[in-house]
Amino acid sequence: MQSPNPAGTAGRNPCRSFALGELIHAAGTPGTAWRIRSGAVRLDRDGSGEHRFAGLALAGDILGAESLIYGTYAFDARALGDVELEPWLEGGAAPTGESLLQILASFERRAAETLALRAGEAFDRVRQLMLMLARDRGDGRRQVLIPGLRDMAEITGLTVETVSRAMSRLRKAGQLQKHGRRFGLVIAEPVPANP
Amino acid sequence: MQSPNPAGTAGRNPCRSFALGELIHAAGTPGTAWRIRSGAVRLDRDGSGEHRFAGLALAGDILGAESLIYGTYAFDARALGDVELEPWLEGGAAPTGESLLQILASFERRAAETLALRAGEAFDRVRQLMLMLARDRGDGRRQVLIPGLRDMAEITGLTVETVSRAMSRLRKAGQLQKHGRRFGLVIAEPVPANP
DNA sequence: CGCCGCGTTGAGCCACGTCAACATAGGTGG
DNA sequence: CCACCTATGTTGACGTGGCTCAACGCGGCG
Repeated sequence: MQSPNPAGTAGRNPCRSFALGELIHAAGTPGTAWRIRSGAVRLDRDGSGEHRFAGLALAGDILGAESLIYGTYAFDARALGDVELEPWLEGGAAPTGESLLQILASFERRAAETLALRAGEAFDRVRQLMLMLARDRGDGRRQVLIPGLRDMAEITGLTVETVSRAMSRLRKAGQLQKHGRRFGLVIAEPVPANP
Repeated sequence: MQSPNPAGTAGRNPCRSFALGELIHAAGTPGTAWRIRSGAVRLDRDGSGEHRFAGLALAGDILGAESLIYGTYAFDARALGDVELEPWLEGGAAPTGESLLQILASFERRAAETLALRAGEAFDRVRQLMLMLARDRGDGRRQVLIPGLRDMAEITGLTVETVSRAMSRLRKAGQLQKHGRRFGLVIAEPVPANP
């Protein structure tokens, strides 16, 4: 059930890729930091049986920065779609202050966005999550790999049923077109109108 | 309405202190980074009229780290109680990678906690917020400076009325004793039982 | 085949949002 | 000092959005 290219330690291409639902790393296990090349990752606190959603990491974000101090990961990380990782700081060189500050700033923004997914009406929350997970194609539209409803429910703080109903509404409203079971096309604008 | 000791640039004591409700800094304005000595700070996105809760910073956290790259703050910061700040990196020296990683790790944890304040039943959310804001006294009890209901509502994603009712329940349940209008004593354990 | 996990949809209920009335504290000017 | 105002907190009544419970379809897999 692990990655098809196990850590890719063969020297040439140290990147790793994961499919929807795969565990990228577990809290408490040793490892290093990665940059997300593409895809979305769900972070969870407390690997012991019970898992509580603790954050979202998207393309460009750094995964497991805390391992650079403590040596082990603080969160479970699970792929919410097709995820590609590349090692952060390949040479083992210490990260520069500049780059770390960039990480910190982007992390602050990401945390604020994630927080926003848990306030307001259910429909808007799910819609916003879709927009966050979507990646831009050329033509102004955006493509999503739709995660499991259970994941979406835990991220938004809703129930599976409510998320399902919101997804149905999105489809009926023409804001989301499904192609196959998992793929979708987001039609709505990335940013709602500014009053 | 600003701080009584304006930035304290007099050389000797560069610390700043703020009272409940005071604006510490506004998004977009220039400034530097601070460490929170004591108190709680609320971060908001988008200073233009409308403000949306974007995060919580507590004692020990760093405020405005993003200003070290961009020169300006990315968020509004407002005191949720009596807040004392000390400058971070006094000499203007660049922060070490080690310390930045510490910040990053603690920020991840804080973000996860803040997220947890927005899921579950209203009563538990408010209770949890009280526990986060409380500072330990010697005797196992904890003391809180209770922020405005409006702040608490925006942090937890509830309404003012619901927060008020939850606070009443906390009082009736003996989990919170009020001394005066703003001060409270938290009786409950800092950590709920672990099944 | 049967089983299981997942998504969907419906029915009913309840916690929370909404609206409203009122109490209290603090501020400001007389 | 009081009169007045505003911001803030409290409580009640009521409506509703989302949770709960349940049933069912579907696809994957042994």
